[in-house]
Amino acid sequence: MQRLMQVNVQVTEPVYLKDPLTTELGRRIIEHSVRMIDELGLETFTFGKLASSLGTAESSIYRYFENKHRLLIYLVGWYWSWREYKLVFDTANIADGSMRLEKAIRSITEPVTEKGNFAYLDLRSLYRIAVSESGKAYMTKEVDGEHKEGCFSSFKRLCDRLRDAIVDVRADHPYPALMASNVVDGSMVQRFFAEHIPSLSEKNARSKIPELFVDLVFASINAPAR
Amino acid sequence: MQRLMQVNVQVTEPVYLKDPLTTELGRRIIEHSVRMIDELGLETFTFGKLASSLGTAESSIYRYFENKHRLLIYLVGWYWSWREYKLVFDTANIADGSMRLEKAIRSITEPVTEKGNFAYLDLRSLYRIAVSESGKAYMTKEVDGEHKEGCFSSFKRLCDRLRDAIVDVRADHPYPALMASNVVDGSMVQRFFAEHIPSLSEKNARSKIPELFVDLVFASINAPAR
DNA sequence: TCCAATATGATAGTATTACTATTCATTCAC
DNA sequence: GTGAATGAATAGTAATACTATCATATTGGA
Repeated sequence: MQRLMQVNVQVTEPVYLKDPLTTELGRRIIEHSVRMIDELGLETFTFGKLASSLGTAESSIYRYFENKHRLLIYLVGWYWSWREYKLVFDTANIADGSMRLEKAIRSITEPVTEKGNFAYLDLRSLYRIAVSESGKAYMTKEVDGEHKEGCFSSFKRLCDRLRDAIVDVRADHPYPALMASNVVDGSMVQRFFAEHIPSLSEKNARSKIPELFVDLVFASINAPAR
Repeated sequence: MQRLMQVNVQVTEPVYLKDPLTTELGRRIIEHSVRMIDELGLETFTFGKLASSLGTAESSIYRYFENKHRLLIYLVGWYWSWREYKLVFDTANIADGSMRLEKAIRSITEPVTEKGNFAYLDLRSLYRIAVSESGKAYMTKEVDGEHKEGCFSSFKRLCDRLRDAIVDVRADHPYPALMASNVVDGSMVQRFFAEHIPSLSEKNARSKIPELFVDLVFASINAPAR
């Protein structure tokens, strides 16, 4: 599995200056930055603190990533790629479209509870970063240029797969793409709300999020034309 | 209307150090910061640039707002308060629950096209800020403390009103609060996607967003228990 | 084995940002 | 007219986000 992940989970776009997975320092940058962003939050995290935690110089880090924002894009891209990998894995060999769709929604909206078997990255930390910080990867003035560069392609691939699974169940669904991106993004937002502003969702929403999104998607599929 | 707005749209929580609406400079801070954040994006916008645009000193601005983040919370709070005001206005005197709910969803998810009649604030700029930057108001490590302070109360009030409108139509809806916050937040995210990463939603999604969210909510209302 | 990349470390330096503090002039309410 | 509040101007600090340079260690290939 470790090997398979390395192939699948790689961020293909050149969001980095030098591929961090090819060197020891690079991998340590990933490992430490994930832990530190999770602990400090993106705003408080700086390359200076990262360098000091690594026992190296700031300039060494700038050899790998142009800036903090690019590093965030890289990490978030990694996360979505991992989700996509997991989705493919979870839905393989399910012939029935409805069952496959339900499994897909659950796969995407489930919280991450396993540490994962990446040597240099704790998947649970990466998940928490994705919940709290992933929106900041694209909610900027540079979004159009970065989109053209392909910085968000792993997010898009995941949404596309879910959209296709919806269309497989109901070919004339009136808004499958919106539905898909709403499930992918909305499930993260709802996780955040459930954790920090719980009155915005149901009691015990944390454990019910996959269930509720499954219901929502199937409601939209089964709805008669208005 | 202007008077009514001033009463309704006020941010009641003390997110400011000194109420900017009480002085000329304060109002100019609001006016210029809205225009500048819209143009520059939150990251590039600084109190230094704002001061220079106002022809005043940075220190004067710090008398009103502790920092940029507090100013953002204030502006976003203003936006949601305005949406709430508009919602109440739009849905007044609609007796039928379903009609009221449909109108509520349309009111909340409609884009803002009018300049508004605030003397010192362009509503369309504020809307664009809300679409692109509102998530950053709460997606921070300080969210729990700020939530306790009441910084997000206007957002919550709006969600609560929509949730109540849903419950009015179907008292045993299984997840009205999640549905409501998903419509309020999701409609903004989908606006952003439609504008910047259009392949994530339908073609021409921009004009159809209210329609699609109406469909989605009513689908969830009419769905049989699973 | 030795040459040539490649990788890192160390140091230094710049521009900008996010604040804080202090002083002084103005104005406005009582 | 006096005192409190308001704002302008200036100065300064600490941190951040970079960029540049040079020395050195490692390594992989001819």
